[in-house]
Amino acid sequence: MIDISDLAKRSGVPASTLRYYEERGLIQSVGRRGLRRLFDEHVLERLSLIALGRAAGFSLEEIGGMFKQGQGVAVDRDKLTEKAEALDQQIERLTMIRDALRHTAKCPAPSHMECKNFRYIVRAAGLGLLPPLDQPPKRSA
Amino acid sequence: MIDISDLAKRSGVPASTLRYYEERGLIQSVGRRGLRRLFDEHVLERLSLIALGRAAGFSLEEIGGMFKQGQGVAVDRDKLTEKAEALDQQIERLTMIRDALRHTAKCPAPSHMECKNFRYIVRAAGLGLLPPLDQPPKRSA
DNA sequence: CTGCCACTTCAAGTCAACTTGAGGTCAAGC
DNA sequence: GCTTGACCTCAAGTTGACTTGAAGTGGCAG
Repeated sequence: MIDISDLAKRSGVPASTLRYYEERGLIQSVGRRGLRRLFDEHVLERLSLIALGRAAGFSLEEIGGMFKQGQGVAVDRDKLTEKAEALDQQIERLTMIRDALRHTAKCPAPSHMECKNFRYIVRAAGLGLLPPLDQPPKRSA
Repeated sequence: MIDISDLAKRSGVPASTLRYYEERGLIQSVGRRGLRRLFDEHVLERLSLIALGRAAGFSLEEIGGMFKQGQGVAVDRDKLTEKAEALDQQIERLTMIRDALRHTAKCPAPSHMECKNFRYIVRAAGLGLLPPLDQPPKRSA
């Protein structure tokens, strides 16, 4: 039974964020002392998982969907695996983009558009131009 | 000399975004017919580079910083290389995070915090808990 | 018992990257 | 010459993840 400032200190997550996470249903307090929230130490683990998800670029909503119905620290393992696969794809994509950057940095073509390699990479990286930029970017670290 | 709607069609980037990019100094029109902007075809290449940068997770401001002072299509190659290296790190990080997700999905420990492996991975991935979450996330695809 | 102050709620602000809307302009087709 | 409608500008709205601020409350040290 720790209070919000302890939790903030121990987790590095600001109290305001902890309240916000509770409001969003990502963590829960186990009771109150007066009007002050009391948390179980398990939320520290939950916060690790949340940080993991955020770092992986998932939204709070998506992360919320990974926890089994409100209780405990259990996560939906299938969803986690799914997310890991999504990350595989993102990594692959970023790898192509990195290669495109490196190529762009060293390719001597006066106009990159004249470089087949550039056009190929850009296309392979799945950036539109001509196919429009779908894939609205989401946050990641 | 193409007008904004042609450019929008050819690039897949909405006209409103093109105006916004011009305002932000990421692209420029070469003149006006009446009050309508006229663009050079080179902006198509510039837009590819912008899309590339956005996909790599860089802000418009950062991307703006990659172009040599306003003119042409030239990019600052050093900055590009720098960004490629930043991407290398991000890829490495995401790889660890992906591994952490996969581990979390299959690790049978009742509480992940009791699993050394989990604690190690989370720590290695550079998510705070105890070291606080610095690295304010930025956008990427 | 009293007062402090960390906690509370709720509303509003912030930031990035756009989009939307209102109101205005003007090149071109008839 | 007039209408049309795509384009213009500028201000305001949107979304996600928070932060900040004002105003209120109540546990606990003295």
